[in-house]
Amino acid sequence: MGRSPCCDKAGLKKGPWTPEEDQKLLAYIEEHGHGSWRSLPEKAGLQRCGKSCRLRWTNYLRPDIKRGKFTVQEEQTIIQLHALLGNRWSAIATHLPKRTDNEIKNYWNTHLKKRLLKMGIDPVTHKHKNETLSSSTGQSKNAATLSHMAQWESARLEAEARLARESKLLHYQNNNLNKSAPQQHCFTHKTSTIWSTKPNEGTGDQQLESPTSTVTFSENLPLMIMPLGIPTDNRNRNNNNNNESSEIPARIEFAVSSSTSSDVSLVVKEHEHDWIRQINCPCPTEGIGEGFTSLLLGDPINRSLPTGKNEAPPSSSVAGAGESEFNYYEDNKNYWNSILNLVDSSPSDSQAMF
DNA sequence: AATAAGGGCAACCGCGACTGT
DNA sequence: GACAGTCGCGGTTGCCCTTAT
Repeated sequence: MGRSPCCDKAGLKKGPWTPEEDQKLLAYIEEHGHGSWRSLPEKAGLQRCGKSCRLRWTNYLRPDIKRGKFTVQEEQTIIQLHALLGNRWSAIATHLPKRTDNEIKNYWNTHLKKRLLKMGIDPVTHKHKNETLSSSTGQSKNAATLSHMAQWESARLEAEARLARESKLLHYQNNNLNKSAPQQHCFTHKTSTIWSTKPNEGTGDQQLESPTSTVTFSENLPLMIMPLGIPTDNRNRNNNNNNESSEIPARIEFAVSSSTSSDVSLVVKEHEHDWIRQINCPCPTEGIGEGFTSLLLGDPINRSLPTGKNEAPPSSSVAGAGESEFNYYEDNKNYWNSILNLVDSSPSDSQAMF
């Protein structure tokens, strides 16, 4: 498609931003919101392209950015999410509050990737080099399941990220439009993924049911929420005159409607409005016995989960499952534990590494 | 002290996705 | 359905600073 490059206009400045330019951009966005990035530079009196302005804002000037050293927890989260999602930095960034995708990407490339390589772990597959060579059926099955899990989680993260972005943006703009009102920045974002089991009719075996993923945005502050059916672009374009928006408490839910053995529909629903959005995605329907998100986010409980078959099953969610299912579940868990353990116990000891 | 090499990070570039006409 | 406009993402580049020689 004939898309003209946005930065090829003569006279537009490139390269590092000066404090004066930062000030102009900051002042303009605080006053008006960013609106259309394309037209922002002209309105703000900047000799930059819109893209450059957007980048500067999202990666540097935004008020909710945390700078400085990454914590051990953040590093572990990045490693685990990268193992799941690959180089999907924006998705990873949604789980690291106040960190930008660019910052995470840079940190990965300059620190974490090298660290994993030093430890003999392939930063792409997150497997020990020895392990990569072996290809037992169990492992390939494991990999296939993880791939499905990743796909599903990936779709969920995307939807989640979108909601978070939209709500944050609206919240920010709302605050700017209501400067006299008390500034509130408490944005609670609760998410969970539940993989439940149900008895299999006839056999009495436990069968894993499609998961339910719930995202709840509950805020006590007045927040403008528009139906997701309205395109993002329009909301951005019209964000300067959204006076008509009513103030409603936001409650957004994801639910997963089940489905066939291989697909689920991720349904995004908001009760106060008459809209619905559905995402179809492949879903693992077997072999997962616990909250996936909490697993990958390094919940301390998971860090101490038993790692051998001889130990008691940790969760009631797998109680009653056949041994193969249990082993399978354990395999998945062990995979993540092994990542954590490898990171935690590097040859020269983790203290030096982290 | 001078300089080369390496590391870290901000910014740029190109592409795909999404939406409106 | 084709096209155009815009945005966001991921890969890459290039500059600046630090470290090693």
